[in-house]
Amino acid sequence: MITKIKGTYDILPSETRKWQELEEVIFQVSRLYNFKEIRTPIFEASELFHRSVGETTDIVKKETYDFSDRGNRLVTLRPEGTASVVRSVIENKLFADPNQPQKLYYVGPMFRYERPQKGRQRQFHQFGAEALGSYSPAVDAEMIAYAITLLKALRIPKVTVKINSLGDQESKEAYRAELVKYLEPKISELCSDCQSRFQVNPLRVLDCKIDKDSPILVAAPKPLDSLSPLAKIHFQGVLDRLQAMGVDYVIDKSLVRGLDYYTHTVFELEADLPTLGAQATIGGGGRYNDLVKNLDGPDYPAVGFAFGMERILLALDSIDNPSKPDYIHAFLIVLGQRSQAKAAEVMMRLRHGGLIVDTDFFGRPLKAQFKQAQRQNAMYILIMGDDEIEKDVVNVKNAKTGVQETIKSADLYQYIVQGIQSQSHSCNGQCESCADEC
RNA sequence: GCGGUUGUGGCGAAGCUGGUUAACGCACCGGAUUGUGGAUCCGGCAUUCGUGGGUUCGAGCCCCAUCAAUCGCCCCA
Repeated sequence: MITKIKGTYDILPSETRKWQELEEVIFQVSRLYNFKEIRTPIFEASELFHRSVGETTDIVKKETYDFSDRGNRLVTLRPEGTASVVRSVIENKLFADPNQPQKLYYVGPMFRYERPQKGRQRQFHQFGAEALGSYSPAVDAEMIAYAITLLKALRIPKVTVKINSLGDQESKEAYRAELVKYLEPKISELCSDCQSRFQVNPLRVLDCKIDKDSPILVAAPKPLDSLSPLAKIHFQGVLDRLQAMGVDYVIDKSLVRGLDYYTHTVFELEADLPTLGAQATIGGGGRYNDLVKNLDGPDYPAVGFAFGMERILLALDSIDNPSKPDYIHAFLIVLGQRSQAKAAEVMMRLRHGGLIVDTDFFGRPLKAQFKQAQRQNAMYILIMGDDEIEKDVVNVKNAKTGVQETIKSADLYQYIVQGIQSQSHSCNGQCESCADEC
């Protein structure tokens, strides 16, 4: 048996419904904030990710799916969405579009070669958004509000917005040097993970889980304390707007993100829910003012975020979200060979009229067909056998009430449509057609 | 890359210190009820215990290897 590749999984028909519902909410909230969808390729030149995400990051160093195609091009399955969006913005000159800032979002699979665990697969899905073209702190706040609106729309509880600022490129570099200087003599007292972090990305030492409360880290200089005056003003501007928008947040002085391109505002969205396992962070993002320039574009600032869709879905498992029961309008029970053709004709007519109709394809006994109808949650059960064919009628049974009537073929469609409409007021919002109307 | 746990039918699972017909439940299929479902009863449904090798008179149970799943670390969404 050929099985799926490690870290991938099938989204089966029993689960696609909740994916579609999630995507639906994403589309709606994005519309509210007037973000437009962008769809970029799933693989790009390897260099794009090396230069954007950062050579030293784990994502690029050991988690990309790299290969060379038959034309010997070095390509990489995208590990995140921002790089592709930026590439596209530069290549298609969206920075020159009169519509600014460019407000874009994307939904799709990403690939990282990691050890799979709860809330982490090798092929996973992200919803992300980027607002490009403005330096204004209002855009930072807009992005966070957008993210929060989405989580509210999904009714995900216990969400915390953690926010911090790394400052502009100069503040960032100055701070880094300061931190290294501070940590250098003390690093041997920290855990082994910290010691290797110190070598690779010293900022990450700050949010070590083990030494979190160690006096060394508590007393360590924080990025926030070495912001330039302008960076300070920017950060305060973001906070003021968040407050005005009614978005609660927590300043986390140790919040540092793993991608190299962030400047100024960085934020994470955490949900404290048991179903998420060890992955409390369901989304994160920040400002990246220099990335477009670094990828050979113009001086063009941007802010973005990304959510792990699997993680959102896991979070959703913590609340009982009554998913609407699946149903069909009618199930057609066919008895006897002679009825087949006529049944097919009837079924097509109903479908052309917009009814959801299914039938038996195995010539099963009557009882089994009834069971099948019930399993499909059919509102009406239509019975067609030789008797009915002869009289040009169909026996129509209301699955709920059990009432059965003999209806002339010509009147069948009308009969069912009327029945569905009258039913929709007594179902307590149970059926989907009713829920849709409300 | 590192560590823990697990691997028996479509699913959930029993399986005693290894002893020879691999329980049980759900689902599914057929029948009782030649054309009227959801209840009941009867019957069917694993030549085999992830895979390979070893120990043994004998292995689902022990040993080794391997693969897979899963959870955690690192990192990230």
